[in-house]
Amino acid sequence: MVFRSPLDFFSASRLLLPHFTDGSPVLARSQSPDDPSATCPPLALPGLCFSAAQIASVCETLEETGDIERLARFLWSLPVTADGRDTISEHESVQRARAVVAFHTGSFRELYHILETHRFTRASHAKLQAMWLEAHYREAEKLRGRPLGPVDKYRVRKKFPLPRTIWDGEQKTHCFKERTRGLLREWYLQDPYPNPGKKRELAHATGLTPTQVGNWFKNRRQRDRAAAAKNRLQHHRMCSDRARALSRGGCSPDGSTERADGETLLSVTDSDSDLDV
DNA sequence: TTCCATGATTCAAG
DNA sequence: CTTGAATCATGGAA
Repeated sequence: MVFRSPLDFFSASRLLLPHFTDGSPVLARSQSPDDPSATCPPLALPGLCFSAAQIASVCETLEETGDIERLARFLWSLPVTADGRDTISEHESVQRARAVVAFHTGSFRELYHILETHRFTRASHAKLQAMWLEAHYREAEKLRGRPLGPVDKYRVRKKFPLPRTIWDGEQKTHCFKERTRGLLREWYLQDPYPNPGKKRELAHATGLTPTQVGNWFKNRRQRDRAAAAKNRLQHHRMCSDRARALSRGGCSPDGSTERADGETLLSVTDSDSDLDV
């Protein structure tokens, strides 16, 4: 029997699942010459034979389509060995599928165990990391009885660091190097809206990506505006206080106040006030 | 614990 | 695509 797609295979296996109860491999055969797992013990189904690679393919497809119900039923139908160390279970796609199902059914203990005891390739890391974190968030949320804020989540992440099986250990840097920041500030004072060419040039000079440079300028502008707005507010309050004290008049009747505030827009905020140009 | 500085992300507008 | 605004993430200081 030839399957046009993993789903065809799955449909067929689904039909036959009721007859499949003992889970002991009976047939051994793989019809695909380029199948790397051709020598692996296949899944036994009456009249059918599936290689571990085919089973993995079904897992991947069902996972992609998001049909977790069917994925769960399919996994349930697979033969189980005492230690779970058979060639089918060893397949990354199968373990990932088990993790996905455990996550969706809220079986977080099982999810953690799967993630901690199998080494996953980099391609799976993002998704598995997200599940690991989300599961811990939900548990913490349930425990506290209220939604978690960013800081709560941060603490959860600290308490339950990602297992190395789903994380390559690479850290994200929190701050750019001082030399880099100095260059960015310098250029920012010249031009807070660099064109793409300038951004690339600056990226090259700092060793950052153009996106990081863009982010930095965007944040810088946003924070300068916020600081300017805050200053304006403070100034306003100061003026009205003084006005009250003098029980007459306002500040800068000539209108120079607004101009002065406008000037602060391009000045660099507190933390950046160091003159390292 | 809380606050703060700072890089990243999301989202809507243009 | 870029932008501003809001928000999240994160490490360190208070």
